[in-house]
Amino acid sequence: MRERSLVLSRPGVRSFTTAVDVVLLTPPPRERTLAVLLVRPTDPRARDRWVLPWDAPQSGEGPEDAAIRVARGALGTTPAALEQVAAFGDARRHPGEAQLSVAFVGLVPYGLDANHPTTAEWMEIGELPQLAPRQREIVDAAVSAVRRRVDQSPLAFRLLPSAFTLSELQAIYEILLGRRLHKASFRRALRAASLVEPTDEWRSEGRGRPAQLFRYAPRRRRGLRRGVRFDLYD
Amino acid sequence: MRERSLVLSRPGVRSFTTAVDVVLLTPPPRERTLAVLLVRPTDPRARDRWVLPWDAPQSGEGPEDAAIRVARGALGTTPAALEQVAAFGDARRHPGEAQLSVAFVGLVPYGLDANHPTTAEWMEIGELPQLAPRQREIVDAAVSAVRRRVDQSPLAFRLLPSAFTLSELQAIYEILLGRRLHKASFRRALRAASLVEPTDEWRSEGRGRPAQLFRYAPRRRRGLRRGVRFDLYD
DNA sequence: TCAATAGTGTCTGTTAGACATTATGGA
DNA sequence: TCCATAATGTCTAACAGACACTATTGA
Repeated sequence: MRERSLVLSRPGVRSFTTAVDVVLLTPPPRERTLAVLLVRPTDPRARDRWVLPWDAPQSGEGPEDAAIRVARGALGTTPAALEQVAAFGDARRHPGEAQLSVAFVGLVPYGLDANHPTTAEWMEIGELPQLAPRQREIVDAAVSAVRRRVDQSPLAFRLLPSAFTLSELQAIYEILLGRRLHKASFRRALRAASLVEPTDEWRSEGRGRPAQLFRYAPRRRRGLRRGVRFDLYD
Repeated sequence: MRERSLVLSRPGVRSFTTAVDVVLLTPPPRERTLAVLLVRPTDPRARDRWVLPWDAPQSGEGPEDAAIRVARGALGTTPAALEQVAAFGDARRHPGEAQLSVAFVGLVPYGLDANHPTTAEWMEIGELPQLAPRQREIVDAAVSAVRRRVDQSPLAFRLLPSAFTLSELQAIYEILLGRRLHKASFRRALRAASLVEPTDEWRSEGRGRPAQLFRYAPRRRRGLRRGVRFDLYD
């Protein structure tokens, strides 16, 4: 009996044309929503078409290396956090169009300017210009990925300086999660999670009572039964 | 002032050698852990090296199409659920080794045999043979992805026939989550989520009181404030 | 004094997990 | 009768969200 042909162990000679797309997100000053960095292609025929920063990987480069390079190229600096979102594939073969895109999200601290102000711009999600359908899908998936992960990893702290007020921290969480939080519950959850510790410094915003500064200082928790959870608004 | 060179808008001409790896998971009969389908390469020089079912995408095929084809090739049938895990990249270029792998998880109902019993085998996670480091990483990521998603999507129901007992459902959840659940809390959470409805049939397992059969019947919930959550064991 | 923001204490309804109990079949 | 499994009721501690209140600054 002849062995049936297997799809399983054939040498992998086919290639996707591969690109890395990077969704850079920042909490813009004085706003309550996230902003995405979009760039205008330099090709004059497509200057009204905003796209995500992207590039094809160079040889000797893994996808994450390429994403860091793309982010640095667009920002002039490395984002505070960079994580893969997913791979987005396409069966159609269009000339010049990437077949496979590996998408990354990067979080950028408060108020960092884009490297190329003439071609790149922070645009608020919710007020995005028309994008190619797949780029739109990538942005949405990136925002969802951040919202899923912000409770489980210290993403929010990377967007703040080493000392911060709890109101600033809450504002970052609200922007990342896209919803208002209840102040007392937020602080209670922070205490239960032992994520921050107070410093002996205070900061006055000009009006209102000065706020104590805290620093990120996660402690091993014996009893943390659930992740930090908080709901609804103040 | 000359415009600085941009990494942002260069045509994407470079390619990764691309593969699709598929992690097929099943709740094996009479066991409390998941099992992964591994295959032995047909290449006689590597017959002691277990690998995940995989292939390179064909032209005109998206990554998901390729994953479905690989899964059907290994199982003889389509898995009950198939979702992307992530892309796994590698900067090194080894001859014959894929640079970029898009990994998928597939869930396979209870007790389905592999298509090629001489070369493929269900092996329990936790008792896996030695795998290449990246394959190991892919398996771990696939299991984690299932555990993250099982609360948010009806994955568990796809592994059961249309009518099932609540004990069977709980067993599937326990296997997918990798931990025991509290019976009363599990049923309370099910009621709150309005995911199932009773049929008028009962099934006797031979000993003990017969169990009522239920079917998956999700209802729009006005009040479902959180996902279905349950912790600890019975 | 008021406005504005920071920070805290207490109450209440909900719920997860523990525990106990009843129900129903086979041996 | 005993055992095994199904199914449900009740209790309690923990907790999320609501609410109210005090504290501290500048105008």
